Amino acid sequence: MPEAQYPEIRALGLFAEMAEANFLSLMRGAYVQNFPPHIELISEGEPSDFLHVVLSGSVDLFSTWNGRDTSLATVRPISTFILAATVKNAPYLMSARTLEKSRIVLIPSQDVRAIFDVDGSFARAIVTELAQCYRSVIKAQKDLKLRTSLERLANYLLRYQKRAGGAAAFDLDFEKRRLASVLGMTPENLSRAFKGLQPYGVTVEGTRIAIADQADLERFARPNPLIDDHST
Amino acid sequence: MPEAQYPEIRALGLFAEMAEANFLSLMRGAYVQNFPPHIELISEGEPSDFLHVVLSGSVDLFSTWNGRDTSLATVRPISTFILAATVKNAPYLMSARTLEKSRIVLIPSQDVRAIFDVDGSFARAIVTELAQCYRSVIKAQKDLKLRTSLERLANYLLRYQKRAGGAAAFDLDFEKRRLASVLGMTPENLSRAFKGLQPYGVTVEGTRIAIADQADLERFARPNPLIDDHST
DNA sequence: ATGGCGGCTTGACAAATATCAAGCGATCCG
DNA sequence: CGGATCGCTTGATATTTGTCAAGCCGCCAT
Repeated sequence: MPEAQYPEIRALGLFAEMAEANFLSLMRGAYVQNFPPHIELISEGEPSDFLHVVLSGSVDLFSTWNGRDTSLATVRPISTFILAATVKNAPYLMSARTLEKSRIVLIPSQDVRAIFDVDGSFARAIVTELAQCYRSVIKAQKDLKLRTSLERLANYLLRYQKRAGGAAAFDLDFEKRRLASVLGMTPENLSRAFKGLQPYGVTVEGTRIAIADQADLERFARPNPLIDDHST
Repeated sequence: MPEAQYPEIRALGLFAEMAEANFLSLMRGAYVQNFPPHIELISEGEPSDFLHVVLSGSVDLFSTWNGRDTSLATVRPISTFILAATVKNAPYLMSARTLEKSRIVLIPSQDVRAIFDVDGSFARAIVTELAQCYRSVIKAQKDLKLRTSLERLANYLLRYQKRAGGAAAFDLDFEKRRLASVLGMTPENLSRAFKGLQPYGVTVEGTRIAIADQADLERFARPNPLIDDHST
C-alpha cells in the first residue's frame, strides 16, 4: 500500500506504540482498497483472513439466522473491525458491508498474529482495543435487555446528538430501516416510536431530528453512563 | 494467599505462560476468600479494584437500570471475570453475586495492570481471554436479536445438555427465574415456553429436563455454531 | 407434624411489538 | 414529462410478551 497513508494508520491507538520495524512489516503485506456502497466485504462463518481498517466511509456489521437479519454495529473512520476473529484465528461472527463508498485497509491476519507474538507493545494495544470493544457490546446488551424500544430510541437520539456536536437539531446520516435494525425493532415500529417521543419534544422531518427540550427527553430516557457512554 | 492454591490458578490459560517471577508477584498481593450464597461481590459503577477468579461455586453477573434487572452471564470455575474493567481501569459494567457458596481469588487490579505492562506473555494471554469474552457476548447478542424466546430456550437446552454430558435427561442446577432472566424473559413466560416445547419432545418435572428426540428439537431450534458454540 | 415462605405455574388480561396491506412522496430514468 | 421504484408512514389486525392475581407445592423451621 502507498506509504502516504501510513501516518493515519500509525495514528490509531492500535498501531501507535508498536516498534517501527514491526509496523512497517505489517504495512508491507497490507493493501488499501476502495469499495462502492452496499458491497459485502466479508460473510459470517468465513475464516478471518484480514484485519480491516476503515479509513473513510462506513461499514455495517450484521448477522443473519434462519431468514432474519440484524445490524449489530456501525464502524466509522478511523477504526478497525473483526480484531477478535483475527487474533483467535476463528471464523467471523458477523458479516460486513459498506454503507457508502469506503476506503479500507486489509492487513493479512497471519501477519497480525505473527507480530502480536513478538511485539509486547502491540499486544498491549490489542488488549486495550479488545477491552473497549467488549465493553461496548456489554453496553449494547444491557440497552437491549433493560429497555423498551421507546427508551432505546430516546437514548440513541441523545447519544447521536452528542456525537453530532450537541445541537438541538441534527440529521440522521443513514437509513431509518438500519436504525430500526440496530435498535432491535421493525421499521414500522420505529416510525411509531418517533411519534411516541413527540410528547417529549422530539420532532422528525425526513432525516432531520429536532430535540426541543433536552432535559425533558432525558427525564424520560434516563441515560446512564454505564450503558450510553461508549467512550469508557 | 496459601501457596497450595497456586497450581490451579497457574493452570488457567490466563496465567499459564507468564514468567514465574511475575506470577509470584501477582499471587503475593492476591488473597482467597470464601463467600456464602447470594452475596453481592461487586456493584456496577464501582472502580475495578480486583480481578476475580472463581475457584469453586458460581457467580451471576447482572445489571440494573431504572428498577429493572437482568442476568447477563454465569461464571463457573475455573475462570475470571471483569478482566476488561481491570485492564482499562474503568468502572464495572456489571454487578456480581454468588449463586452458591464460592471460593474466589481477588487479585489487585493495579498489580494486573503493572505486570501486564512488563510481561508480553501475560499481555498475549489477556488478548486471547478478552477475544473469547468478546465473541461470547456477540453470540449472546445475536441470540437475543435474531431469535424468539421459544427459540432461545430450545437452543439453550441443547447447549446445556451438551455441557451436562449429552444425556437425554439432565438437571438444571439453578433457579428457573434466573434462566428466564438470562434468556431475556419473565419467569411466567419461561413456564409457558417450556410448554411450547412439548410438541418437540421436551418434558419438565421440577428441575429435571428430558429431551425425547434430540433431532426433533434441533429441527425446531436450528442451532448454529456461530451463535451456540461458545468454545470458539 | 404443621404453618409459613418462596419459587413455580396457571389463567385472565393488558401492553408491546410484529405483520400485512395500502398509500404517500421523494428520486431516478426512459 | 410520466411512470416506476424505493423507503417511509399509517391503519388494521395478529402475535408475542408482560403484568397481575391466585393457587400449588416443596422446603424449612418452629
